Amino acid sequence: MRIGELARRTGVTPRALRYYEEQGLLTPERRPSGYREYGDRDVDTVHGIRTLLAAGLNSAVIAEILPGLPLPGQRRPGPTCPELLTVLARERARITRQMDQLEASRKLLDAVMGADAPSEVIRTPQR
Amino acid sequence: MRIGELARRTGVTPRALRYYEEQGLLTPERRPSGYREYGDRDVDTVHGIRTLLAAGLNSAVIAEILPGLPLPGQRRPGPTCPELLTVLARERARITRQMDQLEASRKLLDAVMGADAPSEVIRTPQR
DNA sequence: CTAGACCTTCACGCCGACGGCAGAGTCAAG
DNA sequence: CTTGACTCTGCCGTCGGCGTGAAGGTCTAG
Repeated sequence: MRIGELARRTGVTPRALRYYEEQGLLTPERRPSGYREYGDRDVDTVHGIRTLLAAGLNSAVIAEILPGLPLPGQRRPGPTCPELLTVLARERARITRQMDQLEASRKLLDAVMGADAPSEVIRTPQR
Repeated sequence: MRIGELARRTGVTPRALRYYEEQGLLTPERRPSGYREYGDRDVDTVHGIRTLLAAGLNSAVIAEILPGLPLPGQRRPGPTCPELLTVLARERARITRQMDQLEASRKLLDAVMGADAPSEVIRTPQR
């Protein structure tokens, strides 16, 4: 499929898809005309990219871990590189911290919304 | 206290504290010399600001909800304005969505790390 | 009185994930 | 063969939360 259809099927703009390619996240074929030609699995890949981006991973990190992306119905070996494992673990920890932050923030909002009893200021280990 | 001490006590740079004032999040007194003079409660306020910033709220929104910030040992009435409640609810929903995103992303990372069984690509309702 | 730590106000720089536009080529239908 | 939808490659713009000087006042210990 061409870039427009992939855009429709993923809800991602063509501009963003070209950007992902520029960052090495997608490597579509090229027609003689220069048009990009995507495969069906790219739909899943794009969804994976978006999920990871939404979690605050930058494109460089995503590019590293994308080869290990579990695509449906595909058996894969464990993670290849040990330093990749380090990156993965670090990002995982970051995500967990971020979730704690979010929970603290939500509690704070709840306290502002239903302010009846005086509550302690939520103090997160800021970094 | 002056800006340096507040910076030390909060772990936030003076530059950031001035920025918060510029955004209307802090309104310290001024000495005749022009030096900013902060109160003890500003320490808690700054922690609140950081918690909310870390959750993705922008300074404009924080400025709106800061007056309702529950400071320790202070009894407060319910939320003042109905449109403020709308903002709060929207941000709260955003945070919850974000937490779901993070969980999905973490699962994806786990799948990449311990890739033994073929797993479905996590598909989050991207927006 | 002086040094050095601290403070002030500009004002430009940065980063990352795109948006938007220009100018030109491509493709399929009628 | 034309038309209109689609695509290409540049390249500059944006936004938010600061970082980083620069050029100059202030404060306090010795």
